[in-house]
Amino acid sequence: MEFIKQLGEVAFGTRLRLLTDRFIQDGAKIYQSQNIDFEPRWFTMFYLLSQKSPLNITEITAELGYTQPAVTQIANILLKRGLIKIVKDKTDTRKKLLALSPKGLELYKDLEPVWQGFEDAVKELFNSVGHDVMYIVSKLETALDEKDMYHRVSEKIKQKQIDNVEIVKYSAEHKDSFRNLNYEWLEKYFKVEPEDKKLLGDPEGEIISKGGDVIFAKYNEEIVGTAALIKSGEAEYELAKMAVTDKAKGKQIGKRLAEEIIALAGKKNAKTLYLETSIKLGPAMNLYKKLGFVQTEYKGPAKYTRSTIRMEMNISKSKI
Amino acid sequence: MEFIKQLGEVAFGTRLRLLTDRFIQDGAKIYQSQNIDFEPRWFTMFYLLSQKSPLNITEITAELGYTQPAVTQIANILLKRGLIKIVKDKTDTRKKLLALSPKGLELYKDLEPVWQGFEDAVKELFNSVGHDVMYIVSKLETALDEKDMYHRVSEKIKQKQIDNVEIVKYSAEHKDSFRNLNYEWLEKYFKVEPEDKKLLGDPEGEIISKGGDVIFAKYNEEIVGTAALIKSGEAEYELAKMAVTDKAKGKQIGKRLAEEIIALAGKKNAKTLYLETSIKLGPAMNLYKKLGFVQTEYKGPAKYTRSTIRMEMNISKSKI
DNA sequence: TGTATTTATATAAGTGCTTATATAATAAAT
DNA sequence: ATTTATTATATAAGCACTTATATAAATACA
Repeated sequence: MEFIKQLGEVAFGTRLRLLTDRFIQDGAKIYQSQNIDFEPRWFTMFYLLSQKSPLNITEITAELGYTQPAVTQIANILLKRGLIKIVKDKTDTRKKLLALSPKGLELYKDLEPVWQGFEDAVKELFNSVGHDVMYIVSKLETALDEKDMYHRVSEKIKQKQIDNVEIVKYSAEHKDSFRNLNYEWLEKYFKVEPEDKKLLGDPEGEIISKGGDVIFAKYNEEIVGTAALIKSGEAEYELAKMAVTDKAKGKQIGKRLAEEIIALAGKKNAKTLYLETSIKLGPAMNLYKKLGFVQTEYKGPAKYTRSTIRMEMNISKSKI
Repeated sequence: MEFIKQLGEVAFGTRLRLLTDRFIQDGAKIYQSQNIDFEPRWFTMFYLLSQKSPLNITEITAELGYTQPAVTQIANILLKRGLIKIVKDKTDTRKKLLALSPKGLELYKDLEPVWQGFEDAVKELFNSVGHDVMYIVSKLETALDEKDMYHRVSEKIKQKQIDNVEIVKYSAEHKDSFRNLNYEWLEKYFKVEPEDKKLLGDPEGEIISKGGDVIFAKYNEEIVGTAALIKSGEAEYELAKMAVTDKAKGKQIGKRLAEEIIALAGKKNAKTLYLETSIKLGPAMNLYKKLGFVQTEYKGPAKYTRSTIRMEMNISKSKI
């Protein structure tokens, strides 16, 4: 048990399970020592029926947080023991209305002081702990009702992944990644055109030496995305060749790359940054819009046959 | 679930179980969504072996709070999946030393960010609750280590039973109880002597009208004990005919009756109160000693053949 | 008014533990 | 050195749930 304690929050579920077992198991021993033929797992149902009856299986299921087969099973045990009885529902013959039997009511008298003792003991325990444990448990329940552990953990993992994405400058060793990442999506959605071949085959000669730049996104020591800034005029640049590999989707890598390209354009004193894209690439267009690009008319012929939309942003305005 | 919440402390075990389930079940969903072939219940063992290995089944059992068969079962699953491997122990061939396999170590890399995410999420959850839940859980564990629920509840139930014992004055309707309760123990340990027959047959004539008194202990509307104060001299009384039925043992009824008799003797301005008992009745003698009786010489012949000890107390001293 | 859908319960099979007990190796005792 | 006790693990059976599915009655719908 020492190891579990050391683990802290990661093993909270395990620890909670062990604590629960201590409560439930001791419950059985208490009934035994009081010579009462009763089991802890019958408690909720038996007590419910003592307070409110008759109730059918479905109603009991709703109140107790067990599944319906579990309720049916416990009900059958209590029936066999003669502690509850069936009251037939006149209007709906499917319903199995349950209530305490005379024998059950008799047992109830013996059970009450035990439950009272349990309640007193738990209260004393909480008192000695010095915190309102019941209240804390309800707060935990409410918090989990609002957002369950699955969503909480998923968010944390995703955030961590996003934080782990690193944007790196162009270096010769990543030249192939620039080509491959772009070929991947071009071949999937469109086709590789002569202009693509030229740029992707020689980024140093065709982009960087002409005043542009190429950047990469690195995740777990692997290049998973890329984008290029291409000089197209005096103070005009193009955001192009942005590609993120499928298996790294969902880490906001496209956004990070685009933001970095915008920043680079700013550093190069660009006035306008434009891009060509296709109406077919919905998510990409949404991203561009969010970043401040607006759709514009084509000034000349499109560079690629796939281009259907031209977008542009004013750099001097968006960057300080 | 609403009903369980209303119940408060009585249903704390149930509520804890439901909370535990939420943690464990969401755990499974998280591994699934991250495409990791791993189950929550493997966690503690797998993690333990990642930190400390090789370990044998017994060592793992000691650390995890599971039973040995459970550890064996989980180990077999992990072995079948190739996530752990057996390292033979040279000195003791019974021992099955376990350690992560290369495949396990590989998986560990994928698992770590998930666990980190879980830990972060739990910490955030506790933060939102505004209490150091981990600390409260350890305090609960420590408190239960010191005294488990079984003992806590047993004590509460016993105290409640003691509180429910009521001492009542003599009334004619309880005359038979006086006789029966005394016959019960006399016949069990000794035999009914002529003096017993006289007193038990006519308490009103033989005890009360002669300046003495008879009292009863009532539990759940039933007479379960009795005792008599018998006048034996000017300011001298005898505590006698104390009897508690077997099924009501352990509720400190003897003590309550004796205390009441001492108080009655005080009211009657007794100077000394004595009693005759037998060395065979150990628990009774301990009680008398605790109440302030001290062993004395017989002043005359013993009243009963069973009497082997005479005890006495000075009333004026012990009562104000 | 039949037919599809929904609701209420039952049943089957599986899971993840438990307790009880078996088996085999080692250590202790005579 | 042999018997006896202890320790380490395995196996069997059971328990208290679960999920998945079947069955039958009631309701909705067209």
